[in-house]
Amino acid sequence: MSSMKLHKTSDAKRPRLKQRSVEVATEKETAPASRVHSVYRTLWRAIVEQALQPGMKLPEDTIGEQLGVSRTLVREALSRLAIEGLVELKPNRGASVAHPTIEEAREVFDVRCGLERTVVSMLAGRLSAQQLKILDAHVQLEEAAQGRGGAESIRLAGEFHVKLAEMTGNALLQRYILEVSSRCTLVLAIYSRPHSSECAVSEHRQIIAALRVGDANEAARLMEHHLQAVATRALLAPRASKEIADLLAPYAEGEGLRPW
Amino acid sequence: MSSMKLHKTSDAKRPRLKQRSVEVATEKETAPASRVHSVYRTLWRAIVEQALQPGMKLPEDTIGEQLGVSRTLVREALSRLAIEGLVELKPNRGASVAHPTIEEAREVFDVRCGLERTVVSMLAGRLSAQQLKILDAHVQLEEAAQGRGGAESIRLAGEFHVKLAEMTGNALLQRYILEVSSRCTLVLAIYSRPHSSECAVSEHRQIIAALRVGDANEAARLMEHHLQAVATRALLAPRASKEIADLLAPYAEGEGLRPW
DNA sequence: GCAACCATTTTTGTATGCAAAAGGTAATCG
DNA sequence: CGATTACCTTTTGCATACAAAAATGGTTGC
Repeated sequence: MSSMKLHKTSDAKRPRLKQRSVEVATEKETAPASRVHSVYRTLWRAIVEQALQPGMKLPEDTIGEQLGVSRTLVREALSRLAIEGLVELKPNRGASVAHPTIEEAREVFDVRCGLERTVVSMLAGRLSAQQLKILDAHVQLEEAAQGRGGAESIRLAGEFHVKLAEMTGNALLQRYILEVSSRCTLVLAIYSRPHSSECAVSEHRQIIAALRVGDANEAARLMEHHLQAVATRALLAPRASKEIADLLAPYAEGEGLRPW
Repeated sequence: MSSMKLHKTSDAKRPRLKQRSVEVATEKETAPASRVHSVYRTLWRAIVEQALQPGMKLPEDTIGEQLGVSRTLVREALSRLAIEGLVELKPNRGASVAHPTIEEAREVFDVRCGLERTVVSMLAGRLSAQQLKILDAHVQLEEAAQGRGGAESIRLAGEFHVKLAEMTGNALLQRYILEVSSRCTLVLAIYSRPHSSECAVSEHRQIIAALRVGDANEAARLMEHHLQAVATRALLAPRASKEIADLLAPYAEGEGLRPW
């Protein structure tokens, strides 16, 4: 595991000017573009895209310096990420990127199953032609990404489910699906072996087909099967363990240290 | 609606001593008893138990003074409550107790249905004798509370579902159920007419019965039916509206003002 | 060489200070 | 008399300050 740590840029300590709500003209979004939210968003992406790997320490002031904000804001962002399960926050010992155990992973998958079931049963037979086109296009993207690195594939696969959730128009459902799917990303980053999510694309196609014809039961069945498959391929694959003990064992053996 | 506001206690301004982690001996819980968490918990209870009513303003420094902590901590607690949907947080305009619209209420109910379905399908046929006893006891409590105020009944009804979720052992599912059920409390506080949740007790009993004999499908069906019933009784009850317009209409009519 | 102890440095938890924004009130103009 | 503006107050958003806790590193004793 990466027990690495972010390191301070040593140019540090230029006195920070107090800016507030600079309201950049290019920002036309209605969304909350507060500074905390930017910090949150930045860290979120860095974690989900695996630039920050599970287990990495996340010191408040380092991040603050990096992003040009004070620890106050970083702290708030980190505490939100901790609620969402992407960051682990130990009292008096700071934050690090979450490193879910197999048991936690199982929990997330179980909840996800139920949520995704809700999504497809809301969507079956109610998707517009345009929405179906968007989904088809997305799957094509996934197909194209198959060749390239696993990270890209994992991200796109997750986004497929988020897109489905968005189409329900239910904000809470969106938030929950986003949460479980980003946590799944972490899980896959830790436990999945390379190429393990490749075959998922065809399953996505099948789900779209069932939604198109309005067969809610079939869609739910397919979705459940799909998630079970992903979970099995990734989690239960015996060789997939990246637990520190298992990784160290062969090295320890080579050096005459005890591998038990 | 209550456009009231918390008011400062005018004794204010005793200089705050800087205490940290006083570690009260009576606190044996393993849970995070940090000060932010205490503030969060306090506000959470006050909202769910309807001491703070939907729409009420929640100024940071007032709360801070009341609880003996700085605005920093209050702020963090409020932002967490906002994520959970119990507090509405408008940029530069502060926090107030959330006042869900009918549409939001519908969303929460829909998601809740799916989550509760997951709960019962995980639990069916797997409850120990002791767990069943706990549930029976709880329903008896609910029954006893029927006579007294609606607030007590609503709280107990919510706790029944939370208890079920706890029995799954799935921490994420617990969190989600707690979240949707506390939001539902808010919704019921706003929209339900008195006594609307009374008949729910027998439905709880039926659900327990189905779980006991291990009939997952029947339990899921009953749960769905139960939630639909609650939603209908509360939300769709035409006279139940407590929207400001509807409340004002009769008065306006009497004063010769336009009630449209 | 290894464990225990103390000094030093880093990092967290929390309060406070200050500027921007919102809200309120009084004065001004139509 | 109603709308507008100028001024003041309150409240938010954010940075910073400072003490407690943990991590680090070096020293001593064994």
